[in-house]
Parts: sequence; C-alpha cells; structure tokens
Amino acid sequence: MALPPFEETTEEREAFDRIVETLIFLYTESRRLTKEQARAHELTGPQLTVIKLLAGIGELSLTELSESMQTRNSTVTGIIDRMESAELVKRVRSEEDRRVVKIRLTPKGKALAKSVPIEPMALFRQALESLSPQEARTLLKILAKLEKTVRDALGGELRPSTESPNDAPTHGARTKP
Amino acid sequence: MALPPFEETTEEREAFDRIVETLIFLYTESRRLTKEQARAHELTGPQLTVIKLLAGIGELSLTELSESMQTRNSTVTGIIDRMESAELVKRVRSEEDRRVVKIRLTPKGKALAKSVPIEPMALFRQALESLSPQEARTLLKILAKLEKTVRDALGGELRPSTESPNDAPTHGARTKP
DNA sequence: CATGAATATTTCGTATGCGAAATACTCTTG
DNA sequence: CAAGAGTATTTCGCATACGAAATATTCATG
Repeated sequence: MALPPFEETTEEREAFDRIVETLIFLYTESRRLTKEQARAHELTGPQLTVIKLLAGIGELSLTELSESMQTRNSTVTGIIDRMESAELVKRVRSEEDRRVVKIRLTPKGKALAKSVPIEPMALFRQALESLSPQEARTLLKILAKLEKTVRDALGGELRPSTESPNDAPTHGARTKP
Repeated sequence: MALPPFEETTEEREAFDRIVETLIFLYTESRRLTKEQARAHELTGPQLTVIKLLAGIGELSLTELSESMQTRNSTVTGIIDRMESAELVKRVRSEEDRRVVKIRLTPKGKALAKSVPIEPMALFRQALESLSPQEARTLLKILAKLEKTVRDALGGELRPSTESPNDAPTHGARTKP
C-alpha cells in the first residue's frame, strides 16, 4: 500500500547506483588493461580483438566483424584500414556478393595471433574465476535477464541508426562469434 | 582429481564468454542510448554526465570530475573545453590551491540540468528495476566481489600511467560522487 | 628561503566510436 | 531487363579516450 512496484526507495536507488558504478568500473578497467597489454605487441585493444576473432574463424566480412565486436561498421572500417597498413590483415572482395568485403589475416597477422597470449577483457575473465560455480551461474542468469529486458526496451524504441541492424559497441567482445 | 581448481572446463569457458559478452552489451547499449537521448538536448553523453554531477554537487575540480566519471584528466579537459565554449560551464581557479581548477555550471548549464530529465545509463538502470529485490542484492554482491578481485589484481600490476592515480573510463558514471 | 619532489591541469598525437551521407552492388517487381 | 528498394562498405566530421610530455604551482627538506 505504501510503495507500489515502481516506487524506488532510497536504499534501492543507492544499490542501483553502486551496481551501475561497478559495471562501468569492471568494463573500463578491463578494457584499459587489455589496451595496455596489447601495446606491448604493437597492437591496440580493438586490433587485438580482431586478430583473435580471425585466428579462430579464418575470415569474416566487415559486418560480421562489427557485430562480433559490438561496434558500428564505420568504426571497424577505420580499424581495418590501420591493420591493413600494418600488413596484419587484408581485404578480399567476396565473389558471391561483390558488396561484401572479407577480412583475412596475413601470415604476419597469423604469426602475431599465435604469439600474443593475451585475450580481450582478460582481467575481467580472470576475476570471474574467483567466483564459485554457483555464483557464476547466478551472475549469468541475472545478466541474461537484464539483457532480455534491455533488448525488449530497444525493440520498441531504438535502432534509429542509418546503419545495418547491428547490436552495439567494442574493444573486446566475443572470442567466438 | 581430474580438474584442479584452475582448470577451466569448456562449459565454464562458454559461461564466462557469455558473461563477458553480456557485460559489454549492457554497457555499450546503455551508453549509446544515453548518447542518443542527450543529443535531443544538444548534449553528448559525457556532457550530460558532467551536468548531472555538477547539478548535484555545485562544483568539482577537474580531477574530482575525472574520478567520478572514471576517465583520465586529459579526456575531461577536452570535454570541459567544449562545454565552456557552449557556455554550459566555467572554470574557476581555486584560491586555496592555484593548481586546481574548479568546474561550475553557468546559469545556462543549471537551467539545462533542470530541464533534461534523462540520466546517464538510464537504460541499464531501468532494466535493474525488472529484477527482484533478492536478485538485485545478489547481483550487487557478486559484482562487488569481482570489483575487489580486480582492484587487488590492479594493485600489484597497474597504474603505469603518468597521470594522477585515477581509477578509470567514462560516459555515465555516478550521479553522486 | 632555495631546490627538488610531488601534484593539478593542459597540450599533443593517435585511435576509437558514432551517425549521416555517399558508393557500389544485389534483389525484387513490374 | 530496367527502376527502385534494400544491403555492404566507405567517407566525413566531430567527440571522446588515452599516454606522454609540458606547465604551473605547492610542498618538503635542508
């Protein structure tokens, strides 16, 4: 009677603030450390992600890459430009669909992928190992629920972008698309 | 006997991958929507964060701002430069310590802060409301544990930056420092 | 009180990251 | 098969984001 479901208590608000803050902390610190570690191998964070993705798969179109990395095509174009200049990667026009550009590792890129042991978001992954299996399962379940809520909210709201129906931003995403 | 604690099963690895992916999804999508909503008010995402922070506090030094936003000083300098050009904010040299720059809202900035209803990371915050109180508590507990693990790891590792001992990156952090 | 270590901010160069518009190509339908 | 809708990528301009180095100022010690 006092507080309907949507009323937010002060306590609840503080808890939410802490959660938001911690989410940002975990994401940004992991990103920073990845970037720093990548530098030791003459790579940037996103470039490391690209190399690891391609090493696992072989080749990906630019759009597939951008989806895997949760970024926009226009962002990935720039990343690939620089990697191509550095001879890490090459663009190959697809034969079936000539609009598509396939991205492949060069021998130099493959060698680098093999020699670089770090993986994107390693810091966060490592932290996950400190959780009990029970906690890990619970975390995954809760995050999945949040993801669903967000996707539903975006469905009736977003995708105002001109670009392809991507999902969203980068720097260390899936290692397996 | 088969798998010592540090051995990672395939199943576990996939769960970790999903968690990492979801973390990135939640962070980046919330960030994107905030940015998009801010645009309707002639603001960028980080600028919205600055305005909301200052509206709650009054004034903050540049370093305090960068810590609240989990970004580097050099990044915030640029953000404040543009906001100052837009007359949203002004720099005031501190009297006690003349190295310090205090950032304050201008009347225009205050008015804008009042008229803009959106808050940074609103999408994610809103999603949190879909959780049961129990789930929210559990999530907070697990994230706090991860945060501690990460801080410990960084303690004996990081902070290789030349800049002040900040914590890390931006775009929508605390609303209350 | 002079010097050097420490701290706060800025400057600079480079790499994302994004949306909007332009290009190039494919796929309908008529 | 030609015109237009749809899709893949690039181009462009702008705003972060970062580290390293430069500046300005304060503090600690001798």
